[in-house]
Amino acid sequence: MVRTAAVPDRREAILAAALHEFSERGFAGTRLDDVARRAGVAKGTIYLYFSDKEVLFQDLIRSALGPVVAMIEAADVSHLPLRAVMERLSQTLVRDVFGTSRKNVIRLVLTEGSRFPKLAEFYYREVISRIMAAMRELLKAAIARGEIDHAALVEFPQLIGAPLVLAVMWDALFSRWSPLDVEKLLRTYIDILFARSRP
Amino acid sequence: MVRTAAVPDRREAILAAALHEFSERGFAGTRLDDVARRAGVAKGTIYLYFSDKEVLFQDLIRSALGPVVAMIEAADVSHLPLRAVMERLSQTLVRDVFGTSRKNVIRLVLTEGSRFPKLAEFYYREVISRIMAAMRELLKAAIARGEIDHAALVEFPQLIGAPLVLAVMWDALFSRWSPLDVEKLLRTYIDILFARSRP
Amino acid sequence: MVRTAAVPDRREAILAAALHEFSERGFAGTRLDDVARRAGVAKGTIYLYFSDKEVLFQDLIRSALGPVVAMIEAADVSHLPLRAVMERLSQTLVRDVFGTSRKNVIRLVLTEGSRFPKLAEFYYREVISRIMAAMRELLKAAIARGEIDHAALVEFPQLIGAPLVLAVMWDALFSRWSPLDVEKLLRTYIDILFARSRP
Amino acid sequence: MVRTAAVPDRREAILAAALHEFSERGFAGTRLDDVARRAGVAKGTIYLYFSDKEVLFQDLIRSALGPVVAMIEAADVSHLPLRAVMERLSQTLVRDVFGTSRKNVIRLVLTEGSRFPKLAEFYYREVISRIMAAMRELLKAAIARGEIDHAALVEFPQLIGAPLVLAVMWDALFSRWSPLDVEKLLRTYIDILFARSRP
DNA sequence: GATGAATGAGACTTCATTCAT
DNA sequence: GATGAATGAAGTCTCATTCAT
Repeated sequence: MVRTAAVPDRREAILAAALHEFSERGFAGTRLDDVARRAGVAKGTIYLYFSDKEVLFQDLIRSALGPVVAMIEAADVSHLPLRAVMERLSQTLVRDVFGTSRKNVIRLVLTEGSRFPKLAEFYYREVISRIMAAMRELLKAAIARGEIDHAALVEFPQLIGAPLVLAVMWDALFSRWSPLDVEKLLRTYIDILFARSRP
Repeated sequence: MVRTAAVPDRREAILAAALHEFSERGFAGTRLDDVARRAGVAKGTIYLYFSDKEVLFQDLIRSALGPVVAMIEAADVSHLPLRAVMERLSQTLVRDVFGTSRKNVIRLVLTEGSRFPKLAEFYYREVISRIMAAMRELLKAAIARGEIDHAALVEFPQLIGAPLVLAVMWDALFSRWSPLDVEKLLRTYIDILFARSRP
Repeated sequence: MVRTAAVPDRREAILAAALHEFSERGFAGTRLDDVARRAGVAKGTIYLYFSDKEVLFQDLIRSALGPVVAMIEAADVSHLPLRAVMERLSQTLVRDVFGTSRKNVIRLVLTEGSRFPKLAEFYYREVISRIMAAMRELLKAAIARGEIDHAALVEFPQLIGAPLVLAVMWDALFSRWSPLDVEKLLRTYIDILFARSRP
Repeated sequence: MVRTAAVPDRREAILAAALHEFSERGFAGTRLDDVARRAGVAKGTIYLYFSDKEVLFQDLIRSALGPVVAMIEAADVSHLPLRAVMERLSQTLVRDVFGTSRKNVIRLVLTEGSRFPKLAEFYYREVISRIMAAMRELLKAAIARGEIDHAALVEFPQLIGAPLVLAVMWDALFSRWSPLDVEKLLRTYIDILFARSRP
């Protein structure tokens, strides 16, 4: 009795089209007309699913980030060595973020976030601060175990994510002239972090 | 030789106002009305100095980045140890970029660059690719001298700039909830890069 | 002979809902969506009974005014003293018009009539002109009988209805700050009309 | 040095055009496009003078009613016989209201007032309640002087205005089929009110 | 040069109407 | 008959750009 497959999911189509357009032109630069055309629906149809342009934008971000948040909540990595955690995370990012349009969602948060304080706050509270806290604990444990040397990282867990931000922005801006092998970049970074200092 | 000092420099005032507004609202979200008001000139006056909104935006970026490019061209750092170069660069960035509104110019390049291919190309050609090339040479020399261990960095000189990108974006998005000590962040990063591995 | 009692009368429900919404927001300001919701039917259902919004509006007015027209046609008041006629009419108005939502129908005719020439014409032809003509005859007879003094009223039978129009508009506009006792108002007016002048 | 005559007064032109359109189609039914065309300005120009459609509407009413309010404030009629006051008022109404487009402003207040509670309140507070209070005093004095008989009018000073409301609405709705001699109507009404009863 | 009132293309949004289910 | 998702014309409002002063 599968039947809903016949009904094209308008909401998903609109979200996909919106991601495309917002990624290409930013929030203010995107015309809902174009979103509608790309989604194959009429302009008015968008308003059946999203009360206005801003809600469309924010719902888009949230629906794309939801799984990420859930994944983070679910993952219990406290028993793993930090390097294993980072390698696993790195693989996930490369496969499930950089290999997909989710990359653009992250970029939208970076490029538009400051114009949507609510969104930035949500993102900070639900994603960033949790990851930072978890990372801090992992770093402390790894340092205690002698797995990694740089004690100061505990103060700047953001540094762990720096190459990811770099990669997202580079990809959008300069990959045309100088493509980036993100996987290798991340591997290189991990190697640097885990180099063992001389006593 | 007193000449234009009496006439306040309209062009500069407009550029400063434009930087403020573009930083706060992005390119598409900025109203020239607001730029004019902030600059203390009439709306039409903007068009005496810039042929349209896009030219204003691009001129703004170029005029703010010009000195940086010049500085890069002028600096002969090939004889210095890499660590000294990076510490000096780090200081400059903290003082002359993060301490000033130039920070916002960099952020604008990051957030709006992909909507202005011409600008991105200019920026890549004039700034990024040069810095990357210079950095590559510095890295090679430093590795040859045994100053630094991570040979793979030669392939990813971008990694040197990763914390800067992180800092610029973090500052705009999350500093409200979690301010960032950029100077210390960069120092920590340099320490990590220059840790000497065990043989 | 139970038949349609089980099926709630959609048409009536829609008309009732339409009266409510049109009264509150006027013709142009009313959304058929709201009419449908209030009537407890789907939006499309309205179109099964009324070919478009304008027809709905006009049918509403006609169906509410029909009984009034019929009542007027039926009433044979030619043998009654004018004062009795007016007192009876006054009672009817207070009870069957001001006490009910029919009051709003009259108001709609007054407020929207000029935008619907067809409606205004119908209303003038079927209701107003007949009442005016009948009233003229009653006035003539009353004057001939010495029941009332003001011969000039024959030329302006509209004046008889003036307090009604006043009351309908006042009720809608100002009753919040200053409610109107319509029954007493009409009684007062009748007293004024029937005061007997000194010879 | 008269010079401003050369500058066409846009604001006035827009108000005049707005009055025309609002009178013909009501608030919701009026298109600002049509107002602009009739005023001979571009659509955007309206927004230089009025922040939105509603403000345009309310400013229109207020600017047209302002003189009326001022006139009411200025008039000292307490020493005059009521009949003289009413005759004078009647003349003013016929000449300055019915003979002009101000008639339409009054009609707009009557037909749209209930959709603009703020406007209705303003109108009630500034115009209606003052006239009612003044009229009440005049009636009391006239009754005390034996100038008029109907003591109950003190309770319903609105009745004095009833023929005016009637005339405004009749004019808009039925004058095409049955024009109304407003001056004579008002004179007739005054005659009725001032008929002296038998003791 | 400088102004800012005016313009009008174009964006967002609403809602009467249709039609496949 | 009944539904309500979908449509798209049309309306309000914004803002980059122009130009007479």
